[in-house]
Amino acid sequence: MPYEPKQIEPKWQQRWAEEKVAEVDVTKPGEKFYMLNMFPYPSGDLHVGHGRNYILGDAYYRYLRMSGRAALNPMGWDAFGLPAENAAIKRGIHPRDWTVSNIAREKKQFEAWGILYDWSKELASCDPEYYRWNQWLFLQLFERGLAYRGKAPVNWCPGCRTVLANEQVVDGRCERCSSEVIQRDLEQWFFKITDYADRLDAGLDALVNWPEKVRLMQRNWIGRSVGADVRFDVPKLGRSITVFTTRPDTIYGATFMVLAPEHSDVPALIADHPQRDGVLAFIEKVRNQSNLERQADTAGKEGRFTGAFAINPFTNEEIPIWLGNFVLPQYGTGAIMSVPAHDQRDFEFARQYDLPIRVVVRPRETQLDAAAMTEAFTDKESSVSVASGAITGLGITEAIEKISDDIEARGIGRKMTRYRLRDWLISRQRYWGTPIPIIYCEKCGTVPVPSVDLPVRLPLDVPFTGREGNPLAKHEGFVNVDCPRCGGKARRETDTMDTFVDSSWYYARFISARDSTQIFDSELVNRWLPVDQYIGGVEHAILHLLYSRFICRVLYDMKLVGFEEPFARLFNQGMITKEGYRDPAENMSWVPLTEVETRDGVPYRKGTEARLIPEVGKMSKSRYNVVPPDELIERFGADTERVYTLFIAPPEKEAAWSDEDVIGIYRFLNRVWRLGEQIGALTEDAADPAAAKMIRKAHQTIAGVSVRIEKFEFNTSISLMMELSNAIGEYLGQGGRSRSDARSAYLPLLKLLHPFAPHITEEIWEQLVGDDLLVRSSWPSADRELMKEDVLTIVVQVNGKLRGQIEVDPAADEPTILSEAKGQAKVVPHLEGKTIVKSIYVPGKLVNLVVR
RNA sequence: GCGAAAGUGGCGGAAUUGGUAGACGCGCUGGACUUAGGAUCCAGUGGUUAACCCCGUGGGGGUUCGAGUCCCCCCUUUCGCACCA
Repeated sequence: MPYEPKQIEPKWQQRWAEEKVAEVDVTKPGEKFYMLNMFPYPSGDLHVGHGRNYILGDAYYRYLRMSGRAALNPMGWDAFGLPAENAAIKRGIHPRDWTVSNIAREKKQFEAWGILYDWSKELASCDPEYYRWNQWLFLQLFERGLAYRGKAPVNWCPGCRTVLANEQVVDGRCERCSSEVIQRDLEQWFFKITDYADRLDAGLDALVNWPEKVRLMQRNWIGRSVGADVRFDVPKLGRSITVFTTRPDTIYGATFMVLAPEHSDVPALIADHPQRDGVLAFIEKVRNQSNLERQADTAGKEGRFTGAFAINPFTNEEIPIWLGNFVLPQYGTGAIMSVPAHDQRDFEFARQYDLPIRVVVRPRETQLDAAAMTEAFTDKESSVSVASGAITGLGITEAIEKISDDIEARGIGRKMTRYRLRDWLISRQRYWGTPIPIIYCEKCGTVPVPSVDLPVRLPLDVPFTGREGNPLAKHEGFVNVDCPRCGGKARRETDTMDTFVDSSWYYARFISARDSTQIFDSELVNRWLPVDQYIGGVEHAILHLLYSRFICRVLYDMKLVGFEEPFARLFNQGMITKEGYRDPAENMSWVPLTEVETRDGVPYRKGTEARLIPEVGKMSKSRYNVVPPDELIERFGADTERVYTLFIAPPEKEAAWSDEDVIGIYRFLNRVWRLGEQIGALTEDAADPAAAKMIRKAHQTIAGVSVRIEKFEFNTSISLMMELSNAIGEYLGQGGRSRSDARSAYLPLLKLLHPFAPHITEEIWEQLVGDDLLVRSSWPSADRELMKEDVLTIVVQVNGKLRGQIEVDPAADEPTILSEAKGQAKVVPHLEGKTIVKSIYVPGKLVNLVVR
């Protein structure tokens, strides 16, 4: 019988679903393993690039199960968001209907891939039973002072009279109507994540099972810097201006001060400036710059002298106060002391406006060198303060310590730690999201919705035009309410929450997804969490993971959970790219191999004259390079897609999809299938010495795959299994007939292969063993004795040149030479243990043996 | 500019602690079986060569009996941050 994936795959998918093999009773005590793929946004069709994430998660899940671990693998839907609303505007479908049908399609796709989830715990963030707890969580943060209202700029389209998300702004214009987008300040809701900046930063140290890259990105995002706030007296104002610096030890070199043009003291400073209008024009220019251009051209530093002076508290000199476009209003105090000798930006600014430069740090050893003077000496080991009063001669670390103490002792400032991280703006002027449970009363002000009134339901009967703001705001029944406190007239908050709020705690909800009495069951959550293995793309390296870590700490402070880190171990899979062809005239998605012709090395689509220009990139409809899984599954089966996806490259790396390479995996699975048929037909049962090599390979493969799968080294695991199938094929091809020997190599292969190709292995297993592989069998273990080589072949090299080979019996305590190399070689064990390296003496000199 | 990762055949990619570089797969070449094959099987496939030798892991130095792997300098690519004081 030929291998026909179309016959066997639905059969097994159905059986797994009927028997609910992935369902886990979380109340059952004992060992646990919680693995989780980041839940998807249901945008519609999934392509093979999306598949990588779920396939590798499923492979790992099946491996865990077979090795006897109680693994929980739930799935849900990050179902609120902008695309649903866009679909409503463009195609007249209600966001809910669009979302629900996408969920159904994607669920079907998961099934077709053979992916096992515990669907009894399925959740969707757009479900009122889910978002009521989202609202409850908001109220908890509000009560704790962690949710507050403040002004923040939004992208405003004057044409559509609505707020735009950043991705809807293209080159400063509205994506839809091309009006120029302006910044407008709105009252919005924030979560005070900055209160947790220090803990979020410190917690990164413990996340040793996260990719180093992600930890670093988070660290940079939080941007912790330790330094000091220092007050500089400004005689003209009759008070002081505070600056933040990480290098208070360089204060003797602070020869001027620079303020952000937005700084609140600026109007007073320039009140009597002779060219006041010019300065105001400059301020206006920088303010407008801050939107787009400030990012585009970081080249030019520009500034204006305010005409005012500050007193350097350590030199007692008057230093000029400038305005500068490079000083950011949001960071620190919006004011800096400039030390041009030791800061690149200050240096450039000083050069441009001819301001004094004074060296106050220099290398301990070197003579003062004019060229080196302008360098920032930051090497804590070798640099020393000079011309700096009491700290002269101290190394940087000691100097910072001493001067900071002096600053505090003199009462002119204090040690300070600041962060780049800003508070989390959670307000969205959008319909398709969790309504913020707040009511504004004319008498009582801002009133939280009592938790008994939750959920605040999102009304479904709203029109979608894409204009005139948030549709929710025009829904009278939603907006007009009675104040829960005084019963008087009030109106509802119409902003909805950022969907990152939904995803910041969903991992805990899975444990008691049907509980309508509480956000989650703390006792069970404390048993199952943190998530033991979290899997998802790097695009969530910062926001989703940082917000989840933040909310987890809030839940910890509320004593709802007993841990501060939600994800113990994190894996980021790489993206799948493919050659695509930019050809807007053609409306094609994936061009199957059979329909492509090559003329002069340029691919053409059959039957057209259009020239197709290859370009490798992310799969997208606009690039016409999307590989839909159904065509692939139709032709080769889901197992082929699964194995290919895992074989293509190390899973953390970006990988280029190749239609041609898929065939190799299909051949491999066909070969495995045929081997099963051949082995099923064998009748001799006696052990066969000729099988030794195959048996050895089998045990080496078991050992190898077991180690690699734990490290997510799926591509090399598959290579090993291919080698084993080749060895079995070789044994049979050379006349091997021992049924028991062949089975003892082949059955472990099926087990090892099951996480990767579950359908075919189940089918063969059923035919050969008459049992269910996933449910009834266990992960194989290797026999060390059977892995040993009979004879080691030793290659003799002298000075890197091949000099011959000898064979050695490794079973002997002292390796015995079985056949001699060229010349008289003598084996001398050189390195102990399992090492394969030995040295030998060739007459006259010591050489090395390399053992294979 | 700063930070991080990576450069290995025609291609995707392998190489415990430094130990025969190129596993495995694609593609390609030759052969077998076939009406035929893009099915299957066998053999080959880094460069050079009839073969041996020799040369080969981005470039240049170094350490070592021995370097893809360790050290120094340079080049390139990708990703992240982008004036964070």
